[in-house]
Amino acid sequence: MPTIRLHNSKTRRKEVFEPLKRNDVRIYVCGPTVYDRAHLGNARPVVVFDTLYRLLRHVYGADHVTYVRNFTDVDDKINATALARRQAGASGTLEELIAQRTEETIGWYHADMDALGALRPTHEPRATAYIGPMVAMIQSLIDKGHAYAREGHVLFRVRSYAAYGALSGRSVDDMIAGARVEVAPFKEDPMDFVLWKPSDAETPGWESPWGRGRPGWHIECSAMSYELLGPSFDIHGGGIDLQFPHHENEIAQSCCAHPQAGFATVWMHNEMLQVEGKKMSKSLGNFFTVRDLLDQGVPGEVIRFVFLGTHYGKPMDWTAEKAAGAAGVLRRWRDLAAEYDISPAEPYAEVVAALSNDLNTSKAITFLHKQYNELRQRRNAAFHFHMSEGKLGDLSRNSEEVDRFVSSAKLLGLLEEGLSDWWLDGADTPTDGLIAWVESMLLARAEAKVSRDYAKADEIRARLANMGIMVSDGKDGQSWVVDYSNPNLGNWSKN
RNA sequence: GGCGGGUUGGCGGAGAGGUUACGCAGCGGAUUGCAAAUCCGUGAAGAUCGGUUCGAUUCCGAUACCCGCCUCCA
Repeated sequence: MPTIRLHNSKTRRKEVFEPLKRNDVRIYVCGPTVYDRAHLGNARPVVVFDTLYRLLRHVYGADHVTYVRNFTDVDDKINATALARRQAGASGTLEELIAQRTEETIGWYHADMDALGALRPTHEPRATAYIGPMVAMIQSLIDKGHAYAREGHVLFRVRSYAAYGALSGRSVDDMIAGARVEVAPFKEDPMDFVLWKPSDAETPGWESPWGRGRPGWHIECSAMSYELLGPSFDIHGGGIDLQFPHHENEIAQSCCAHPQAGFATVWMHNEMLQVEGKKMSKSLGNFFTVRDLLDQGVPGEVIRFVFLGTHYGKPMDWTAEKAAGAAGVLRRWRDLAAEYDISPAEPYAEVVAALSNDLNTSKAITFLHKQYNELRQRRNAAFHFHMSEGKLGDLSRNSEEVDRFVSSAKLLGLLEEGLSDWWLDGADTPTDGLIAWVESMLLARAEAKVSRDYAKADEIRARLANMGIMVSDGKDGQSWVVDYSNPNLGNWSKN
């Protein structure tokens, strides 16, 4: 069994990973607030921790890993959307409109993350289904003296937890000195944060010992991880921007509510995503969602490949150039794999080792590049050998190695069957009419070639290309693929 | 202002105190009527300054620049 080493944000060191229970490795990752489509930055932790999940499943067994990623479905932005819809004339109660919005967004999220080849987590709890446990945890914090109720709010008493700030390396006094936040008058201390807040008639709320209200953001993750993973578990992940205050507050809540337990042993944070060298923001005009890219024809697998090219602990830059390069590499890999009947195999030890070393995805991909080159050479040698022997296609001698190549790629979530359509001709298939027309054109071109009328042959190829039919000449004659994004494609029948 | 991350060849991006990273692009060649694809070969680096060392791109320090967090944005 390979030794997994992970960089622990809590200790700021790379440590050997030892699960608390070998037959149940437990990981929690902060999921999205479901108020809108996921933007590209949201996708990075999904891909990073999906890769970790795949590694853990490989090493400990698929049935021995529990992965929890929540949906935050109570949030003021969701409320605002629902309110706006009602004002625009939508029917239904506010609660129904909120439910509609969160349902819709969760559906989008699943579709978009599936496209990136991310496995669904073991549990995807929704915050609204865990209000009871949240209330119980808040009450427990009050009972222990770590929280206090004021004016319908419940606040966490930061000064009651000595280790507050340890994760993010800040002292409470420093934070107060640099604070730019307006301090609510009912706070005992400026750094105290909200566990529960009151709701008005326009806001969703639940009954509680402190009146009708809704939970603060941080308590959600503490309550859900406790319910699904217990008071102590192995890995807690999320974006580096969540380290403070969200994760710091989670630690304070969970460790004070369950002082005998350790909460998360390892904390992992992915660095941020940039676009063409700049932070993604609406004002810079470089803000886009995963769905935007997919709709532009950038396959999810290509997005994933670009993400995995940079170590998760480093800032990552998304560029169109990277995407184009990644698409080329993946197409070559798939071209090779397509020549064999692939069956499951043991991934390369080098790939497992690279991933085991703090998820060095870049190094794993490098190894796959090298293996690809070798496999390609062997494939060509075998191909030429068989050609010289006068028989075609028997490349089975190499298939075992190719199996390992593909299985290794799959450990990274690449070359999965469900993602394979893009590199062929998209999900669509040509209509019979189109096929017949293209075949007739190709016949005419073949005749032109035979009679050495190359000008005519080139003209036919150019006409087809203009319409999105890409023709190439090979040893076995002409072959063609359809570019469905070509706007002229529908005009073929007029020619 | 406080805390944290980064700076490697045209671009992207790793490992390792002394050995070719690797990929993409480029260039040369093969193949092809041409093109595409494919194949073979190939140049190019370590922000700046100083220190440790027989030797540093790799360790330490300083400087510069970039980025993030400190505002319920992953």
